[in-house]
Amino acid sequence: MPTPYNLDVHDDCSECSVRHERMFCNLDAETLKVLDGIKFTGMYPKGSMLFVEGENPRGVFILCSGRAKLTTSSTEGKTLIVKIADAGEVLGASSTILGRPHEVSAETIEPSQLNFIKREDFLKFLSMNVDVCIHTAQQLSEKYQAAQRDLRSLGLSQTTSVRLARLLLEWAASRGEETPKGVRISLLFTHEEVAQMIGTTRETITRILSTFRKKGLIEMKGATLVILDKKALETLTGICT
Amino acid sequence: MPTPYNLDVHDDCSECSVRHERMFCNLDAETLKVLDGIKFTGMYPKGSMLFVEGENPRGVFILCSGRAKLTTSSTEGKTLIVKIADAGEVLGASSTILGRPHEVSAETIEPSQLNFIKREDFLKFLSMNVDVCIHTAQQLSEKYQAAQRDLRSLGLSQTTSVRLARLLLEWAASRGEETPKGVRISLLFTHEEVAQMIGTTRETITRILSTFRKKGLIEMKGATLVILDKKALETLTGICT
DNA sequence: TTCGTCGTGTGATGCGGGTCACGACGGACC
DNA sequence: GGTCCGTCGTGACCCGCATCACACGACGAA
Repeated sequence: MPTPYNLDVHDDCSECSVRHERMFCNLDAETLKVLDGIKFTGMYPKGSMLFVEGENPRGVFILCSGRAKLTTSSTEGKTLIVKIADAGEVLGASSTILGRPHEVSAETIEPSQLNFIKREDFLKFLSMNVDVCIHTAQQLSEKYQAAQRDLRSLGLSQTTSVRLARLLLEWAASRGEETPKGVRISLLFTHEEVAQMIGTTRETITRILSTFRKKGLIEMKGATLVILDKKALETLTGICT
Repeated sequence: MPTPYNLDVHDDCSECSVRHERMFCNLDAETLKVLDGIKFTGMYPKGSMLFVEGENPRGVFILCSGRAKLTTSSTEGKTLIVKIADAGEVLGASSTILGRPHEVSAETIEPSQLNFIKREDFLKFLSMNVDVCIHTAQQLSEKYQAAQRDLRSLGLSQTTSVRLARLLLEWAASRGEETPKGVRISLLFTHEEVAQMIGTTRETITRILSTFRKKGLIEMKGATLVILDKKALETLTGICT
């Protein structure tokens, strides 16, 4: 059945087919019912701002389907993409728990279904049920570790090429397709956005991709990119950890 | 009474005088008793490695007194200091919760008292008591937000001077002393360590501090540093957020 | 068609800061 | 005293990449 954004809307969490793969939503029937009671389900078009850096948290968003980008910006207008959130993630949890302003902004980059839970309801929900609380702690742990990896990558890797190589390999691992020639991934972002992910400029991305192509490491055609020489990219990054 | 490291050892958490200021340990009497039952208290000299990057988590450490640095290193031996942990913080929680290898190493930089809790005991402790779980979630949220701030600082601020200025201001805010001339802070770290905190080299730190001094922004005498012109430093960092 | 606009490719230029190299100072230890 | 070692200070060099500037193709709107 067609919906405003051509996506299935799940009104009932217990009927959510992908729930079990997801850390936060994977709860027992009874708890899910409570969740259903306090959540507000909504479909959001691409480009919706869920919350903005510096704003006081109104509550948390659960990303049921679609994707969102978490960004932070400097006064001069430079933007850093901190993370691309996939379905199943909880957004704004840390700020909501602490009652402190958001450190990042969140914006959908695809039409997305989101469940919103008001701050008081969320905090009550947490304190009511240990399971929920543990799932939240797990979510937070994951985000924290991911942030540490990014810090590491930003702070330690000397050159930008290394960071780009790392990013490509990450993508290849998470959503790459094996082909006889190598792993194929579809570039879902513009060079500008890629630049913002690893803290550099658009031109540099273009240039580095060119050199990768010239060296025979990758192949590009439109929005698809094939990693021809994965080994070489890996040695570039310094391999370990 | 003198102890091996000239510090008071608190064997009993319920007698801990600073407990109330601390997020994790601030629990009711009954829960504290359980905590007392599963914890292993120990005094650690300066330089003790609590855990190492890549190692599988054995459990969590609660830093009762003293300080520890969390670091991550590249293959070429370059080190990044991710965080300086103060008394009251829980170390290794995220890895322990997820059961994944540590992303960072932890090393005491002062003689410290630590409570160790084995992984199974910690997980049981979490699932037994919502309060514990919520405190843990708060700790994780704090760490996550701090990591995001660092990411922001590393990824967005163009020059190293800015990052150093930011670090100095941070120190001034957290443990600076007001004096008629300006805020005085004691440099507890070598230039080398400061460099590792903001992802640069020792020489650069020396140089930037020199230029700050020449510009009349700061004054240095041995290990103490006085911020003469806080405003100027702030405008340097770009002020906002 | 002819404009915009947006994403991409590339050249020229200049500066920040990483790297190496060496000297000075101070504390620990004999 | 002298010798080591860890930390700090500085100069010289040079490469990476940010910045600016412009050209080209694709696509949508008028």
